Amino acid sequence: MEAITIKDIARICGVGVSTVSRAINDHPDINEKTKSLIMKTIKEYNYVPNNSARNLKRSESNTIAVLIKGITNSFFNSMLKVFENEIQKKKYSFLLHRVEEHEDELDVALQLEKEKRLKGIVFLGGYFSHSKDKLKQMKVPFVLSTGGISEIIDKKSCSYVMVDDVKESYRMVDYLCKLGHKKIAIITTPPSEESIGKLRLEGYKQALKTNNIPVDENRIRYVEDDTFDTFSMKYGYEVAKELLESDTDFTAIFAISDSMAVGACKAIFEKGKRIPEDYSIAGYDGMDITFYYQPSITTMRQPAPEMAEETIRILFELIEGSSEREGKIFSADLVVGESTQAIR
Amino acid sequence: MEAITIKDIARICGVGVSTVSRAINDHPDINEKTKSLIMKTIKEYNYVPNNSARNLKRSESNTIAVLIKGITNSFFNSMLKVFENEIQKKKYSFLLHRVEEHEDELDVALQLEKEKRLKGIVFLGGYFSHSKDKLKQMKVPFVLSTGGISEIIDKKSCSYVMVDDVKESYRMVDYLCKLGHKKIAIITTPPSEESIGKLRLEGYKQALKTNNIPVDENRIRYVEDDTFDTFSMKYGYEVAKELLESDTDFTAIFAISDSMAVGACKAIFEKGKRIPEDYSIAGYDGMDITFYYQPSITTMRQPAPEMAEETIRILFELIEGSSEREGKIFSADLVVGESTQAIR
DNA sequence: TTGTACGCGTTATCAT
DNA sequence: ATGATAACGCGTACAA
Repeated sequence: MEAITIKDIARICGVGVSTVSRAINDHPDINEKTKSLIMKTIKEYNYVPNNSARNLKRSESNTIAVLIKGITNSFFNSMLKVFENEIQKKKYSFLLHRVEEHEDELDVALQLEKEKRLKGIVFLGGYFSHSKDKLKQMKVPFVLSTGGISEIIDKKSCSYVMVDDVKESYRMVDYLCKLGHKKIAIITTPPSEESIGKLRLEGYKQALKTNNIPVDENRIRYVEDDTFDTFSMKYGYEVAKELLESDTDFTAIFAISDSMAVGACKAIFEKGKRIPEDYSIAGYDGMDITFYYQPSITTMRQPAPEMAEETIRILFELIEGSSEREGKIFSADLVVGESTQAIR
Repeated sequence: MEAITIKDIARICGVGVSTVSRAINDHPDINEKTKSLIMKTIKEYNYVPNNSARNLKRSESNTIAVLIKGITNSFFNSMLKVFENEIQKKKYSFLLHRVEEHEDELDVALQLEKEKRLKGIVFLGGYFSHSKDKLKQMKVPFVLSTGGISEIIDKKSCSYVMVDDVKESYRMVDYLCKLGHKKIAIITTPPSEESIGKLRLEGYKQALKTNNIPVDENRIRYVEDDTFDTFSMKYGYEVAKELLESDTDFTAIFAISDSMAVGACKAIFEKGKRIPEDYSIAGYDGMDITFYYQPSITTMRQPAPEMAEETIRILFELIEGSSEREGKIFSADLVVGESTQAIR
């Protein structure tokens, strides 16, 4: 039982292939009667056009792809929803493509561009560091959204929407300092990992410096290397536990992601300590859980929906011919929850 | 600047296209020297083969697709990780495809099957209810994984891995009853929605019946219709709030998802009530947050990794020629947390 | 070991 | 309004 093709349909209906093609693609130049006959046989025989052939022949599509690196988290989910809506609104179709951890997102993009004749690409998350040379190969407009851009890359070479991780991280730690905390621990991703963890750690260090607090390496705690989902609750929990069992003294923890913060909270509760009376906890990202956790967790809320909208706006500007590269840096909101309080 | 093709590479290298093709696809019959020359030029000119053309020409690939309906949640994420590993282990490649809420997953599968010459498909989640007729069109092996199968579908017509939502939901509610709870509220998805919410509600009703507790419609609370992510914390929170503000009496809440349970907890805390002293809360799914929440939440843990492994095992059995349809129903674990206690 | 030529399923151009 | 036919970029049987 071979797969049925456009030719079969044409033969069955006693028409030419081009007529069938016209029927499928809603071309104007076709008799209503023949069209409905064709559509009927298509249904009857369960004919499904082969997309590969279509893409091969078509010179362009109206597809926007969103490439997302690694595991989708709830933060990305809220952006995806916006992408989907906005793209649909513009009568484009939306293709979500996940790129595996070990793959090169740019290679994937290049391939997808050819395969699907994309109109535009959004790179969501990931720590985007690629050579300018390779970046030049990208012929379709693209926007980097969320997630730090490596300093290796000249920001001038592409469009982006992001928050300044160093600055916002600084703000959070500075806030903790202003509450009187002097012994602030940080839970972050492994130093080996090229990720926003680095940037957020940098902000932490700068904030301590501004507040004349020496950096104590013992208070910088890294998630173990080579683990899977370094931003997860699990590792926040484990690292915080270690921290509590060590003889390192601290009054506050800044976890570089909300998930880690949740894990840290649990570790503290298990020790019979209270939040924020015994320890203040701060997270980062602005995920829903910070509101629903008990106590609610102080966090830096990244304005995900606004960033997503801006991403699409810029992308379409690019698509519609603007040659202007455009970058926008959003500010995060410091959302004060019940998990932090002034010292004493 | 036109896209570069295999012909260009052939011309540049002064060889035939087939030689280039052989180089790309690691064919044995090729001189090492010509091969390395070709690979060098490919790099140099940044040639990227067009996948559409390849798929069109190829009669088969070694790709397994995982179709996931709607938004990825952390429950699916843990399964995806397993899928990815197992599929890689078998030297197949892994394609994750998200199908939009409004799309028909089967249509998408049919299309993808043709486009990518798939070897197998996993349908992850979603409430799978399709006519047998349509199911017959699927020529590649497929397995339904997680998520209830509609009773409309004869379970005999396809392979699946799932938990018995009615039964497990029953167990949870029965557990609450045995703790002495007689006024148990449930938070579930809208009745209009074809989802596992229905099955879990059914289990709830059966458990009450067994325990000689009449069903009080006031204690059945539905998430508002036409909302986006009905399983989310947000709606658990809102519905629980409504419930608390109504004059409906209850001592326990069974939320049909852990996320909803978390939201419900927050609503209770905001009213100044305690968990489990004032209200017992139970969730369903076994998501990480139930462990990290304070208090930890009683839940029915679905054995995600094991289910994922079994899914792949069955799929490959099918691929390797077994014509035996195979279904496996996993039992969930009742994980007792701090959020439930005996009445009085 | 290498090159030529055909066909995969579709759309677009050009006749009719 | 409709049909024949030439591409699209690639893999491969076959010939060399």
